[in-house]
Amino acid sequence: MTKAFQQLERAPAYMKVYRAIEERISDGTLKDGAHLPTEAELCAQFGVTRSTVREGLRLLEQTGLIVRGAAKKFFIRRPNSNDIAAAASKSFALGGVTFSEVWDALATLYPEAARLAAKRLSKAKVAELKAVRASLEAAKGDDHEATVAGAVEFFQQIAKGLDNRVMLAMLQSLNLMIGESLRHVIAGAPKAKDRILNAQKKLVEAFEARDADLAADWMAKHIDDLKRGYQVAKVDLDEPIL
Amino acid sequence: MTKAFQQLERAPAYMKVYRAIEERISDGTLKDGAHLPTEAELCAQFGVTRSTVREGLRLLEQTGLIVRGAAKKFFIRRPNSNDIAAAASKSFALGGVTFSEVWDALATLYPEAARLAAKRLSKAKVAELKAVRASLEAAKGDDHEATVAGAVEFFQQIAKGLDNRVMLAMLQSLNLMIGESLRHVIAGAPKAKDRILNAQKKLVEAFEARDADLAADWMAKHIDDLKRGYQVAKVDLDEPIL
DNA sequence: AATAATCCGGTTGTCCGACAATAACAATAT
DNA sequence: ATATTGTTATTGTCGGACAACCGGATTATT
Repeated sequence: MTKAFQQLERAPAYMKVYRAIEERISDGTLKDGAHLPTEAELCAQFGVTRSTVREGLRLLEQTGLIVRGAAKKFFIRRPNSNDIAAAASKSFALGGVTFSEVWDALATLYPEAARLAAKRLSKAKVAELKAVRASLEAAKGDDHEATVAGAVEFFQQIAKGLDNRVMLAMLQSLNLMIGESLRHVIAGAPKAKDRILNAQKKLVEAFEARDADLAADWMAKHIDDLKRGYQVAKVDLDEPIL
Repeated sequence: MTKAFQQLERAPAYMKVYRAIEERISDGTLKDGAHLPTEAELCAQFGVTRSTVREGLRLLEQTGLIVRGAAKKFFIRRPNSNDIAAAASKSFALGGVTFSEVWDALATLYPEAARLAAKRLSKAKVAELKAVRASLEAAKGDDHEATVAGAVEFFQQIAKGLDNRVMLAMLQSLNLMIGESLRHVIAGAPKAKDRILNAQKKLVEAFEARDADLAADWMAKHIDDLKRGYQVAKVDLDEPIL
C-alpha cells in the first residue's frame, strides 16, 4: 500500500504572514525594538497584496508583538508581564469569571507570594514597600482613590520584587481584576484604611525579619480582610466580575 | 476663558469595529455561540468597506473572541481557560522567560493547588486521577511519550478539579510550558517513571484522606523531583524556554 | 426511492488600483 | 534662529473584481 499523502498546508495567506513574522521574532532575526519594514516592502517580500499583509499585521498587533511608535511605524516588542497580565485579565472578564474565583486565586497565591517575598525581597524593595505604605498613611482618610491605589500598589510591588516574570504576570492579572472593584468596597467601609495599613505594617516587619511564615500569615489575613469588605458591601461573589 | 475643546476621538476605523463588536459580546448582545453577520452585512452596518471590517475581524480572531466554524463563518465564543493558558504561555515563551522562572512558579503554585485539591476534589475526580495513574502504570516503561503524557495529565486533572477558572488557566499555562521540555528529561532519566508513579500514589492517598498538608507536601516533593531531572539532564535552567 | 453527481448562490480570501490623512523632513520666509 | 510652508513616504480607507470554497438544491443513475 502506498504511503498516504500528508495533509497539505492550507492556511489563509494572512495567517502565513503572521506566522512568518512571529517566527522571525521568536528566533531573534527580528530583534526587540527593531522596526518592521513598511507595508509595501512586506508586500514585495511575501508576494501578496497590502490588504493581506495588513490583515496579518492586525494579528501581530493584537498579540502585542508589534506596537506602533511615532510616525505610526510598527516596531517589534516582545510581550512583557504587563501585556500578558492585561490580556489575561481581559479574557477572564470576557469569559465571565466570578468574584469568588478571583478571590479564591488571590487567597491561594498571595500568601505564597509573601512567603517567597520574605526570602527574596531586596532591601531596596522592602524600603520601597515602606514608602508605598507611608504615602498611603499620609493620604487623607476620606481619599478613597488613594486608599485603593495604595492597597493595589503594595501588592504590585511585592509581585515585582519576586524577580520572576511568570509569577509577576499572574499576580498582576489578579491585581487588575480586583483593583477596579475594590474601589466600591473601600468607599463603603470606613475602617478599611486602618486595617490595610496595619496589615501592610506587619508584612513589612515580616519581610525585614525574613520570616516567611509570618509574612504568609499576615498576607492571608490581609486578603481575607479585603474579601470581607465585599461581603459587607453586599457584593454577590458569584457574580461575574465586570 | 472659553473651555478648551476636548480631544476628539481618533482611532482607526478597524479598531472601532473591533471595539464595537467586543462591546456587544461583553454586554451580552451577541451571545456565546451566535454567529457573526457576514462581512458584507457588517460593512453595511458600520458604513465601512470590507477591507476595514476584515482588519477588525482579525483583531477579534486573535483575541479568541470569534472562531470560524463550518462554512468558514465566524461565531462568537467567550474565551475559556484553555485559550487564556495557551495565549499566556505563548507570550511567556516569546517574552523569553527562563526555565527557572517557570519551575519557581510551579513549585510555588502547585503545592497550594494540591492543598486546595485535598479539600475540594470530588470523589469522581479522585477516581479519575486514580485512572490516569493506572493507565500510566500500565504503559510500557520505555514509552517515554506515555510517561510525559501521564505526568502532565495528572497535573491537568488536579487543576480542573479545583473548580476555579482563574487558577485553572494559570496552572494550565504552566503545564503547557513544562510539557514540551519534560519530554527530553524523562527520556534521559530511567527511574523517573517509578518516582512519578510513587508521588502520584501518595497524592491520591492524601486526596482521599482529605489531608491538605500531606497533599501539599507530596506535591512539593513531586515538583522538586521533576526539577531535579532537568539538572541531571544538564538543562541550563537560566536559558529561555523554547 | 435511494444514492451519487452536478449545479448554484452566497461568502470568504485575495488582488488591484486609487486617494485622503498624517507625520517626518526639507525648504522657505520672517 | 524660529516659525511657516511645501514635499514626500507611509498609512488608513475605499471600491470593485474574481477565484476558491461551502452548503444546499437539483438532477441523473441505479
